[in-house]
Amino acid sequence: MSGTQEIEPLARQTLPTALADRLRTLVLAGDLAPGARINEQALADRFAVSRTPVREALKLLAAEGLVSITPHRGAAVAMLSEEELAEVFPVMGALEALAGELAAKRATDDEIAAIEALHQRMLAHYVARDLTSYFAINQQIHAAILAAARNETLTQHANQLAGRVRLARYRANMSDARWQEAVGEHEEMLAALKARKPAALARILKTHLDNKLATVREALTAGR
Amino acid sequence: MSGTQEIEPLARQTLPTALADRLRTLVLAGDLAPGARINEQALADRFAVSRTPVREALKLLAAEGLVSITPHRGAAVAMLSEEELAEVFPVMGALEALAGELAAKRATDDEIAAIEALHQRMLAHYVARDLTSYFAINQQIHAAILAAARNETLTQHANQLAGRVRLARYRANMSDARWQEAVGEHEEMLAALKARKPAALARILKTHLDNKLATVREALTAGR
DNA sequence: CAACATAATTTTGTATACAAGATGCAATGG
DNA sequence: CCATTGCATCTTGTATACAAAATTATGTTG
Repeated sequence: MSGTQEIEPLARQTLPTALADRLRTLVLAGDLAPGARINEQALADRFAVSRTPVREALKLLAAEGLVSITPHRGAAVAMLSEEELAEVFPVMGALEALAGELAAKRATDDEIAAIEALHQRMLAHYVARDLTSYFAINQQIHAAILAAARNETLTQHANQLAGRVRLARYRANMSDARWQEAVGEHEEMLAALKARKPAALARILKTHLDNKLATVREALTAGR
Repeated sequence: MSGTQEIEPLARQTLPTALADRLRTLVLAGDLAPGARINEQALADRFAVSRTPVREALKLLAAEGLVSITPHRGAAVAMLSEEELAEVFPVMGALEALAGELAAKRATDDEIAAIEALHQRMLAHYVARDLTSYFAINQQIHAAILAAARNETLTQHANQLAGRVRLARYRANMSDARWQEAVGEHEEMLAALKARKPAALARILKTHLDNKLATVREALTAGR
């Protein structure tokens, strides 16, 4: 044995998951509009495979909540109504609060340092008013907190919800006041994390998510 | 229009979901032992269908976490390691806490009355030391709280996790002391619900789940 | 006899074919 | 001209056939 101690069978890429990845990208990039029907044969032709793996890929995305499948009527890109958004955010809040609580207990000093570095980069994007880059780092921070919580189940469920709301959040432009508030909340988060205060971090994250919902709702009602 | 105001297309049963239901029952009843491999063709023969719907059913159960699918190696009844259990319970705790918080705010008086009725029946089973019936009502109470929270997303995620741990909980016989403690927690829950104290109910539910994990862990370490 | 390499068999993955339900169009009648 | 009904077409659901990978069995060699 030449020093290999791998246990995981390296999770080879199978066709359906590869297809699901591609489709996810298409949906999140907006190439497939919410509500748009998805034709299995068309997809199969596009990727030069048969309908079988396409169907499996669609099922995967359905499990993630990115598409909705109606029997005998096929798949369509899921679109979250305001009511559904109002459902999803509190659940994300509960999960991220738990993530924060666990991360504050379990994160290594290196992980905290890495999150702080991300935080600083995000601040720079805030100052530059670069919303896209800001969002990108923002997500990385939330992902880093989840990773530091060391709970795979938690990560999976949180990511699933994040996937569902990502679309809605893309378009929801924040007001400047709200943006400032969000940055303030992130400052508090970092402080609580560095001080390793689980309860505080949990509370801040929950509030943060509540405010995010309010922001998205404002944007929705404004944009109609 | 003769007074019909149905919107939902009545969600017809399709073959894969029907199969998944059957399989779920088999797994939870213990007819399929954890870790046991599942042969697609054998299942197809057993239910007199082709492998195609069987495969879809297995994917559904995999999404629920009841079976695990390894590429090119097929499906097996999932078995939760102690580490995985230790992951799942805190997540359930966070979700049930949220459910309690929302239920305390939103439950109708009728719903609370119904939960109280369930609670009384559960007490009777406790007095009679009828663990199976106790468990059954217990689950109904948790389901009723989730229903009263009026958050479909929350219910889905909570149910998914509940499915994963159900197997483990079946065999985990409680100590008498722990059983008494659990009943006490349920008394507190009911009180908080009737008094409509969201924060209190959330806290109790979280503690309740933490204790459940401890119970299951004890049972696991004892049983080896 | 043990360990490895190799071949046979089984099992899963993908493609294709066929069946059943849903959608859309056109013809018919009011 | 509009509504309704029946038919044609398209789409999804299921079955079967074939390909690729994994498992098991077998034989060979040290």
